[in-house]
Amino acid sequence: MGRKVGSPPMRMSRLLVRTLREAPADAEVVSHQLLVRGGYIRRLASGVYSFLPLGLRVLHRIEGVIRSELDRAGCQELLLPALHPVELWEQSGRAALFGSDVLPALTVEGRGGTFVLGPTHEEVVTVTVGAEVESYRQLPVTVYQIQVKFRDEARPRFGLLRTRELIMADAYSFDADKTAMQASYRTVYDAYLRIFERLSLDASPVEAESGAIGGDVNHEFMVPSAVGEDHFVRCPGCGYAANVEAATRGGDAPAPGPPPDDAPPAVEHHTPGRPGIEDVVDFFDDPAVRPGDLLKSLAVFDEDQREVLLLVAGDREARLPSGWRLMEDEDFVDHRSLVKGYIGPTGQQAHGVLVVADVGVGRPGPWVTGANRADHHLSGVLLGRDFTVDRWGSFAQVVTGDPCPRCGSAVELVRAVEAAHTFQLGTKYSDVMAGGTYVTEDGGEAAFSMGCYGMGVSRLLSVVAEEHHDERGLAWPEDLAPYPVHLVSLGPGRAPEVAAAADALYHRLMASGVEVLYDDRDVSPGVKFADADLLGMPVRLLVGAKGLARGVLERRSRATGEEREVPLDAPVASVLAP
RNA sequence: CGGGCUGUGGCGCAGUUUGGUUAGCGCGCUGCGUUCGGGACGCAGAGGUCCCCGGUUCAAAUCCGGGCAGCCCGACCA
Repeated sequence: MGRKVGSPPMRMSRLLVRTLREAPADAEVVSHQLLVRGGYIRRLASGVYSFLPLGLRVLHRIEGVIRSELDRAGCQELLLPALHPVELWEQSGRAALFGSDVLPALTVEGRGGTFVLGPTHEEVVTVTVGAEVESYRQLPVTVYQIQVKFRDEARPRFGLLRTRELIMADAYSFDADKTAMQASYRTVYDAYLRIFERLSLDASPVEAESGAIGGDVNHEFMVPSAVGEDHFVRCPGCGYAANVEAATRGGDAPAPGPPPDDAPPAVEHHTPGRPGIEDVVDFFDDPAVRPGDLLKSLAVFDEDQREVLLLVAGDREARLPSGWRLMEDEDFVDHRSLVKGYIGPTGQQAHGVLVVADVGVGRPGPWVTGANRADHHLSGVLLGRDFTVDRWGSFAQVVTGDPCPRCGSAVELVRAVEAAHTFQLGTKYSDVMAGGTYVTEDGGEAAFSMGCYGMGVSRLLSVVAEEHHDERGLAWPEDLAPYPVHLVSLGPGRAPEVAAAADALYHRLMASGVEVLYDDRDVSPGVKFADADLLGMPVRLLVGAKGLARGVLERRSRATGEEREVPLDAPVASVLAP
């Protein structure tokens, strides 16, 4: 039975809910459609939703699970402001990212200056907790809050899955050093795993990129789902799991060997207006020239700002290691050997460009490449004769069947929703924010070693709905349902004895502390059945004239459809028992 | 930010191509009656700036121009 939350038991004749027979046209995914049809949520603007009483109760259930596990893990709940003075963000340097894709924050002008509608809370928590913690004796400490966050999402979608205003449970750990921080990280990580288990979600922790938050080690908690916007790589052999953005593939650096002596020389072709892989394949119009026979040549800077030409087979998406960036148009001006749209590896080393290739390029060829001359490509290009590779690595996005970097087994690609993300921050924020230091045991000063942890509560509501429904409607897990029991009276208006029996049962359930949604409305049976199925409480208790004549009620499980009769005067425990 | 589609009572839609009485239909809502163990039926009713602004015209939901909003695809994503 779920923890007690918010509102008292409820008669449906009074509940603020209206079920819809049809879903609004803007609802694309099932969870969104059902949550709107069931009167759980309503849209106010794009990516901005109201939670009606039923929706809020589910939200509170999820929060209850999160609170109990974080509390158990020794975390302390607090509540930070959603409105942040912009100066804090200038201190961390992240204000420069506002308006960009990595940190699309919203700001508001007030009397006190510019405020940021908090998209995340590293800055605020560092100065807030830092001001209270002055000594190593007070460490470690982990705090958390459940609060609204604001993000100016480029494209909100799928109901609560991607919104501009969202509810998040975010935690922050403060430790004396990296080792202690890693222990705190593990504690929250384990708590997260227990939370997902209690939410009946199959979440996998995966290695990920850290994005705008920063830090070295981080994990995303991915819930496999058809409506997911992310993909992660999973190895059935050893358990390796990583976001495709961070995943690498295994296999040794290739040794392609010498090119064949008798191969014809490379041939140059005039290919005007065909900069893309598909364009060039169309040009050759030859079954022997497939995308995989082309070299995708990307001009990039590596983490040390060196000029690098990155080679990937044409049928693969490139994956840039973090810290690397693609050359922009203005960068090409300084690198005349790289002709945008017609780049090839031949002779690049002579121009001071390092040639780095994905292991998938480890065969002689023949390859089709750019000719480093506008509107021209080369065919019959051979590795070892026409170009050489300085360094091999994993630079292509991993796909199903690629070898695992740990054990070599074939990995699989899984579509998933990112439900949480945890980061080992180190001193990224404590180094620069006021109050980010404490006094050490030997009287010196050191910066906190921090971790941060975020879980999307409102997103989880959608994820749970997505994973727990059928064609008739929602089917909440017992711990998350707004009410564990849905009591339905059939025809109370025409059968006063039915109404009286249902009322009596309602009061008995309440007296036993059971939170019950009571459909006392005088509407036709079909409407009541349909609404009960749509709303999805785990247990439906039915009082009707038929059963009443024999002194029984009917108990039906929403998830399994199992139904059995129970004497009306049976004890509450046996009425509810499966 | 690029491409596409769509804006008509609370919800789902028709009508727009070819301008012309009072803008329709289903669901929902109100009242009365009948019915009612899987979204009942009849009768009567309420509810609309046809997204907004401007233009063309005797006449605009409909044609033209400009905005705005929503959704989808892509890019991006904590």
